[in-house]
Amino acid sequence: MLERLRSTGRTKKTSPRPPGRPRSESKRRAILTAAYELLVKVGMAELTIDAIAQRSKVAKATIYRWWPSKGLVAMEGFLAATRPRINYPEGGSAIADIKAQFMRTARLYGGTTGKVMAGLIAQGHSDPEIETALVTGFILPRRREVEKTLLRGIESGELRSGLDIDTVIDAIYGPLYLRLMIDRGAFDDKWAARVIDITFRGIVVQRHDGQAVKQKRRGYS
Amino acid sequence: MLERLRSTGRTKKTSPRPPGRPRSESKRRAILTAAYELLVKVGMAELTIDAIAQRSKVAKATIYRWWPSKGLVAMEGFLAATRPRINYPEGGSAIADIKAQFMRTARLYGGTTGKVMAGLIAQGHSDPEIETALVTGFILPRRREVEKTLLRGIESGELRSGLDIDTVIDAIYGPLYLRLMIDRGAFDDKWAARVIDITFRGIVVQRHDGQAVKQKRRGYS
Amino acid sequence: MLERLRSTGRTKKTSPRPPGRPRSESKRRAILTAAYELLVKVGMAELTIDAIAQRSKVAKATIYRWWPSKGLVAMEGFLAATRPRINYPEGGSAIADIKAQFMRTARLYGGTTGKVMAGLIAQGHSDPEIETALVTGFILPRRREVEKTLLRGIESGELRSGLDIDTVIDAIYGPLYLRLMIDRGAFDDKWAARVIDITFRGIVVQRHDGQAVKQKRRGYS
Amino acid sequence: MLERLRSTGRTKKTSPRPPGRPRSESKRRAILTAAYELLVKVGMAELTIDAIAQRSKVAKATIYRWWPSKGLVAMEGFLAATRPRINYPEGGSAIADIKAQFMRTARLYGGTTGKVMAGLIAQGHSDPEIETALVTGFILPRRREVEKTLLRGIESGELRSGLDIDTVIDAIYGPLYLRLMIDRGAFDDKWAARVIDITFRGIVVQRHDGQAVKQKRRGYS
DNA sequence: TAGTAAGCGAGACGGTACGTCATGTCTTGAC
DNA sequence: GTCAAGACATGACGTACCGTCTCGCTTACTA
Repeated sequence: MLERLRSTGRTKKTSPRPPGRPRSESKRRAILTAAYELLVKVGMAELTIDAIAQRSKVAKATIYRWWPSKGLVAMEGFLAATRPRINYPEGGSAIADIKAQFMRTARLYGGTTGKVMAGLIAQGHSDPEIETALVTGFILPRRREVEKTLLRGIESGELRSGLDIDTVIDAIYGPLYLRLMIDRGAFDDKWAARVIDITFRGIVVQRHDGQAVKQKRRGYS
Repeated sequence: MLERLRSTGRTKKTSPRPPGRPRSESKRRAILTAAYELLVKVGMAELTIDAIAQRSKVAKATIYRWWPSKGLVAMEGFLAATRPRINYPEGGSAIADIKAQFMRTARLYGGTTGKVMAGLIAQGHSDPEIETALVTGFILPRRREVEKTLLRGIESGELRSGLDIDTVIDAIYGPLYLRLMIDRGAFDDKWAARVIDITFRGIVVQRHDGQAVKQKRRGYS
Repeated sequence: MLERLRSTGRTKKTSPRPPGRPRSESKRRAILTAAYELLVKVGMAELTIDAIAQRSKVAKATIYRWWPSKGLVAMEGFLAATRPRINYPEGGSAIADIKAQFMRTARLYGGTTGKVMAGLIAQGHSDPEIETALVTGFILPRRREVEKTLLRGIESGELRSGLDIDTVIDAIYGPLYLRLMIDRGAFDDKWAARVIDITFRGIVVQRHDGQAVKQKRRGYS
Repeated sequence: MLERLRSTGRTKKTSPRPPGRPRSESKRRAILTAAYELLVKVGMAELTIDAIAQRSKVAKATIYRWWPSKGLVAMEGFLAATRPRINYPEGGSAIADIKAQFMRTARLYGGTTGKVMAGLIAQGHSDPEIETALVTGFILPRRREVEKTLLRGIESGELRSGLDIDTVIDAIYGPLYLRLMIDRGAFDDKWAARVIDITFRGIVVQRHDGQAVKQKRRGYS
């Protein structure tokens, strides 16, 4: 979707490139850089196309020629600036890796990236294209990474079988988004450790046979 | 904060009301109602003060006299329209109650209220006052309810001792906010049941002695 | 017209005073004083009822109860402050008196009074009531004075007979209003003297028989 | 000043026009026409930028881009609509020409143009820019015309020598402005004839030696 | 090496909402 | 019945940003 904009549009083996002056790569980068810098500086809500144009020394029309809305410029600027940093190293234990991934993410979201992302999520709520871009460009790739680790954990017997992977990811990372969007005390490592502990072990006291301790009623099914 | 506006402002036992024409209660309600209706109809992002004024047949200046920003009008309209519906019935088992609370909330957030709330949270990101209002007026009161139930569960031995209540709440409700803000498939009862199951029992296979099964490394501490 | 507003409104010989709290004379004066002070300070165009109310420590409604528009308050404030100063002393020669009257008026209009009056005239253009009030309350009384002197001049033979008094007054004082309204160099005594000289003697060279010198055509009739 | 806006701004013989989309001449005219029509219809005091924008089908911002205040739009609209009609034909006798000019002006001011102009003068009192524009764009050019005729009259011996031209113009046209601004009976040809007669011949009875008839005192110097 | 088609800077433009301001009316309780 | 206090409807203000447009200049491949 974003790629479409940069595609050369060649079909089959026709002319290797379209006629006319080619798009200026330097302008493209200048725009994205300016967008990201402004995003960090003033936040998504205060971001304006005019400001991006001014800062990148580019005509407003040039921006509109390539991006349909300010949200998507910002999005792409964010992705361009952030993508390089993504890489989940794999250790041996799945459980340890899951925790490590979570802790790393929590730390990441605690900084500038988190603030910017919260802004993008917020904006995404009123602009489906941003949401889509954010999900496909940022959220999903990371979920795929986590997914791999989770599957490994299940195969190795570390994790309970029969878990729905998507739900597990929601369960692990949900608390992070709660804190990210509703700022109730910045999340720190201690908080993150407590959260992941709960997701790992649950909050219910387990009997030796693996059943939860019950009270009065039949349980919580 | 919001209450200040409606306070009678009397100091000591002097005159029971301030001089001048009293604020019109009917206008106040008309504004809040209009704000909420528009919130439901067009969403926070498309909401305008002009539209609220027009729909409530009130002068724009009257709105600005009482609320500093459109977000706070919307906020108060939302709270006024939503508050009546809040009540968490208590059953016997804490675990069952926690689950019931969660399921109810999930269902609530799946509907109109959820959409509106997502909009408010989004707006709150660019307007701290909205965030504060939302947290103090909506989020915190509900957390208090949940807290009570959780404490009961700990006392009764149903829940693990040594849990940080705030973190537990984050762990339980976080996934809800994740799905609310990043719309990846509407959440239904099945999803909610799976989530709460994870929060209750964790994802890690427990040994009979209550320790997690370990692989290779020392664990996930 | 203005008097109507201040009349006690009693008809016949009924109760010597109307029921209810009598109008506060001090408020009336406070309002007029404040109006005039503000008139001098900020000018007619910047004058606001709110400011008058604030300065005179009176409720806005009180002003509206007694005056129909801000222009008329200002008008009356102006008249109240200015009227005392009007008095045209009479000397012996009508011609000398006319000139003296003109010079005095020119000097008066050159100061604060002139500025304020220009503002009132300007405002009067969009509010007929102000114009009426200004004419009947200020302009006409002075014209009456001048009229008397002019008539004396005609009777004494100093002035040409057959003059239309009103037109003469226009001729004498017109230049003053031109300079007052279209500020092209403040008018000073020298200018005023030159003007009155022209009005007295005309600009056309007179033949000994009193006829104008003619060129080519039949004249200027 | 007004011209600046329409200037091509070219320096030396470089590029004949500045970069960017050129200003739309049709919009400019539409605005000025609308402004003038509204000026005639509702008067200066009731004129609003909103109305001009609506009538000319132009965005409000476009008006503000080119004119700093509603007064100056109106001014320029007035000048644009009026200028074509200005032309003072010259006859033979200076005296006859002066009278003809005066009569024509009186007739002009008695109609729509007069009403509009009175409004502009009134507005000019609270907005120096309007006054300046009016004076330089309308008043002064006409004074120049009259000046020429007056000088001719002096040279030909029809008019007294030693007259200050500016003052003479004030003396001739002053009465017109008096009646224009303080509406005391519309001025008609008869009134105008009487006024110009006074300005020509004066009001004082002239002795055969050219001295005024004196009474009692030494005169009116 | 010249043509040509698209990229691009500059900035005008229509539109919509903003938040403010002054007007004149009203509603209340105190005097 | 007057008055202070102040809420209220109305409607224009001038600003800001959006997204579109119209120019003329620039660029770089292609014939």
